[in-house]
Amino acid sequence: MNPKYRRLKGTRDLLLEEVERWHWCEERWSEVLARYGYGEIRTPIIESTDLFLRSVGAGTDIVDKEMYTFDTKGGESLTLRPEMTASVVRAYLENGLTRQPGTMKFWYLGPMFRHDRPQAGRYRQFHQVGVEAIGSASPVLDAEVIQTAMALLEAVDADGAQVHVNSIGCPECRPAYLEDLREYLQANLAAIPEGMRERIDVNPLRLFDAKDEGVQALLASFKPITDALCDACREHYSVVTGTLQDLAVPFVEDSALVRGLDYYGRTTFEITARSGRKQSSLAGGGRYDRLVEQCGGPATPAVGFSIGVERVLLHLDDEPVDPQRSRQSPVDVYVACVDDEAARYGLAAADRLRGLCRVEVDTTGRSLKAQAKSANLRRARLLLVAGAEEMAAGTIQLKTLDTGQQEPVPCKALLAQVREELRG
RNA sequence: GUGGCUGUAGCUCAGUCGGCAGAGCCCCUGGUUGUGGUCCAGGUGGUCGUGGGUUCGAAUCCCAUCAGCCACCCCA
Repeated sequence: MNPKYRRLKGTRDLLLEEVERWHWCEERWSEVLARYGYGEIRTPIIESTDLFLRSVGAGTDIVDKEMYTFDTKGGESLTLRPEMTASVVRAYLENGLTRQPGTMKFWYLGPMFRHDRPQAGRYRQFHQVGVEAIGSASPVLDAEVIQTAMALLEAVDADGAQVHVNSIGCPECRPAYLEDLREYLQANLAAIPEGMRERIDVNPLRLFDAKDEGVQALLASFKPITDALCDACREHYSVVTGTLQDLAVPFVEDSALVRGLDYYGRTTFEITARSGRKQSSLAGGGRYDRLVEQCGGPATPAVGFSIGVERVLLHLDDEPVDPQRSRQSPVDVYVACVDDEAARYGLAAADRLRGLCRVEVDTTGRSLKAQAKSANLRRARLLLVAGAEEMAAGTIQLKTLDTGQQEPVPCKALLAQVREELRG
């Protein structure tokens, strides 16, 4: 087929069995998040473009080339959210939560949009489950947040995940380090591919992300940022790692770990899948103590992360599914009807059962052979058959599909009979 | 934005040297008056991604284009 309309590049249709898989994950995640003290938040998927420009930051790939941005008729610039933190901070302020006591802990799950080139585990509309904990500067919270991320992965059996942590300092200590780093890079310009040289001025830390071997080697022989932290940041970082040890959360320190977003400071972390190549980055997060203030609120420390749902699903061992059955939703009782009049009768019978179980009434008027075949495909345990004889007698045929036994049942006794059959 | 691979039936895929468009599964009908899963027989279903070119003749060769997948960049 050559359909007239196709889905947009980088988007997906999830049907039946795959949606079931998502539900399975979502149920586990909401349970875990509640246990860690988080409440759910849902915000619009469109926001003012300015929100992302100022929070995520110009000079990041997200803002520079990946946002779905459009103008309204009124000339306002809107953007489909590329990430969630900015929206949560916006909602936190807009809903007047700054004077709530304690730490506000939100979790979310929803679609994000980035205009990337799609590939395995990467889509233009993708989904993130994540948290934002607003109101505490404690490094102990950083550790708890990292543990929460790991708990979410474990809840859906995503084994073998590896935590990487780092500290990228604060406005007190980072500028000096960046200056030293720039100087070093300028002195070794030859080792840096042309396309990456821009980053030296804009954000030299991002060169740590480069996979280019020359650049890697160059940076490996430069002092790690963790050696350049101020006393406060050093102490913060040390409590984060110490608390992770208390919690028996395994981690590796990775001074090359830099998040691509502007608002992070101090703790940054990433969780990668150890198995396979593919898209190994499952989750990313960190502390953002200045963002709330930057968005017009009072100075309020915060920390959070997000997990890529499609990434996680990609790394789960998914059992192969029957391609035919995965296109038919399961049902307990299938009602075959010889014609429309019988369907009307069958629907009345189904009505008695729907408080008990899943019932499908076949209204297609196909042969009973075809209808019974569908019952099998839908994994029904019971088949009801309605036709002229049954209507005249006030009964309906009830067939148990795994034994093949069949008998007419008075409609009044149907519910009790079906309940009995399904129990067995 | 850059590169590689792939586009044939609803699905998974064959298609030789350029010579009538194929298989399996699914679906439909019959074998079984109104009954599934197994079996048998028959049947429906195709702009061969799209557009051009070469040729007596193109699914096959050439060019362009679109789409999908994968990788890079970057990220989740």
